[in-house]
Amino acid sequence: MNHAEALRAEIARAARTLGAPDDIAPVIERPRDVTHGDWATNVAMTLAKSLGQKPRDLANALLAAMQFDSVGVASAEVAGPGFINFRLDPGFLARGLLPMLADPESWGKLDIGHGARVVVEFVSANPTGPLHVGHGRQAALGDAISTLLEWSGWKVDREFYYNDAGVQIANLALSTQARVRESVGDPVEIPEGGYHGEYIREIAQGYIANHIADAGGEDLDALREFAVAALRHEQDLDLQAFGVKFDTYYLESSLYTDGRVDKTVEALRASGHTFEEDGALFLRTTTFGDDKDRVMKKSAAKGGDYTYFVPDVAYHVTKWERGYHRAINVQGADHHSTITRVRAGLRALSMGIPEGYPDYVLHQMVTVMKGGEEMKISKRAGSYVTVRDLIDEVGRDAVRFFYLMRRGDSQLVFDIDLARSQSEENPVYYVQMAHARMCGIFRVGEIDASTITAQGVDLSVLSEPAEVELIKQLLDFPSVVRGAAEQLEPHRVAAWLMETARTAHTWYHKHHVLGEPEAITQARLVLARAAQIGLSSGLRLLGLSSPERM
RNA sequence: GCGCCAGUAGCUCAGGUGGAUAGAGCGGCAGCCUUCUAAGCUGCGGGUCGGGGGUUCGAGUCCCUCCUGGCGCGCCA
Repeated sequence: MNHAEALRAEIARAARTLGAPDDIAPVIERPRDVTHGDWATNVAMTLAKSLGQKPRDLANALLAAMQFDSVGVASAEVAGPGFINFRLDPGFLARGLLPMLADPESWGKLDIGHGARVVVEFVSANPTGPLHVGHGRQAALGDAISTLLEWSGWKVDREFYYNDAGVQIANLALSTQARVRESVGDPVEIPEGGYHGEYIREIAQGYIANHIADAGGEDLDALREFAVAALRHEQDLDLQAFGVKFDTYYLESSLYTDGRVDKTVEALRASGHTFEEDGALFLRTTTFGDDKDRVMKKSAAKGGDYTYFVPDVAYHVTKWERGYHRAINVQGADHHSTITRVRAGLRALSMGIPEGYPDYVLHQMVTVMKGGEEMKISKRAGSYVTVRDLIDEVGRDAVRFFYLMRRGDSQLVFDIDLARSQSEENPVYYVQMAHARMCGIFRVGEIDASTITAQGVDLSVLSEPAEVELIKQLLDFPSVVRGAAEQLEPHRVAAWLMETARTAHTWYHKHHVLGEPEAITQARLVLARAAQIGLSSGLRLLGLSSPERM
């Protein structure tokens, strides 16, 4: 139990002696204004009505009923309409740092998942082109969400779903074929809905070099296979450059070859939730909250194919059957209409899959500005900025941080020129610099930071305001991780990092560690070590490096 | 027309699941390197939290409504 939980428990105990219900869960929070103390509670105001007392009177009674010593409270007072402000003993507060020094690796980790399995699906780009900046946002977001879940006790698998079947792949093969033929002098005929990017030309060259017998590009199967393999390889390189690793790759095509799509359609038919109209097969998704029923299988006149959401349903059945009773999909907001459809399909199957399965984390669109103009992202037209372009421009850490420092549901404008010109002013350097400075203390002092313990050190000398602020900030980390994991919002960790870096820089500037009286130096080395651990923990959680010098 | 997401300082955005006088970065201005990294620190200026109602001790946060922007609403994926 940390000091905040201990304080909350003591407030609850005192409140019960005054007649509060047994299940009372007092809220404590860090006041914005430091003159309001280290912690504040509004419990007297929330209880006032039910106990029939004035908030301030109740607050005073609570104070009288509380035992301060056991929870490290040095002083407390009633303020405003009925807040109770608590001031903690500095030494007591600082001792909260002990666990992180004893075990830096596990600091900030919790067990709310109890080892249950969860699959996080993200990126899932069609193998029809390199990864663009929108995929980059997903890669950063999905990877960070996965790590957050790991830190909070879940057994996480990162999964990439390859849409390697269907119309777009056929167009890819035809586009490649056109470029192959172009190279032997035939006129170029990029098909309707085909891909015009320069990379198709490169793939065509590769195909020609590897398929001497098919110089005319007649073998469409071979073309498709070659192009998909080449683009998957490209995407792998992009992800590698970004430092994202997947545990599983699931191929849409396998859903067809192993009969799962047909099986799913049969099951849906048997469920009674389908009907035929105009020669097409429909799923009655309106039964499950959709605003219109959706076609599952096109009419013969339109080709008789399944629409995209049928394999999607089959795919999510495999997630459930593979033992993932929690699934999270990270997708662009332009896919939000699929949510209702996929969930409707899963519920129509009556397999016991719950209503909210799978979870979706939608992120808003990324727009790219270059030279003051918006660049339209279009794989088909071949104009876009790739993830690798960004990494080459500003570096992996900066790109990741840039993606993660804002909430997923705000639109992101990626200004290429700005990212380049600000590469030295990017907030990520600010955070990493704070870490490097802590490392610098140990380097100059010729001290192995990992040997620092609080054994025999009087931490009560860490009483300067800048020190108390830094300690409190560091102690916040576990609850930030918890909130970020529960809400699937990695940007909270980024915000915590920037705030922690700020307090660390201020402390570093105001107070010297080395060369002070022995007792001061010893205590401050403990704090420097704690800040080093804290910053590198947050950076690690977001997939960023923690340089020891810059 | 319907659904989802947004609208907070000049710009880009934070504001745990209602709390006290709404914050940061960038940009602007003025200072700080003989001591652990100046990729830093300190100070100043900057606000109708899109508009209007409501809920309550208290609203940037919750409810209603309107305005603006983005994304969806295919027998496309």
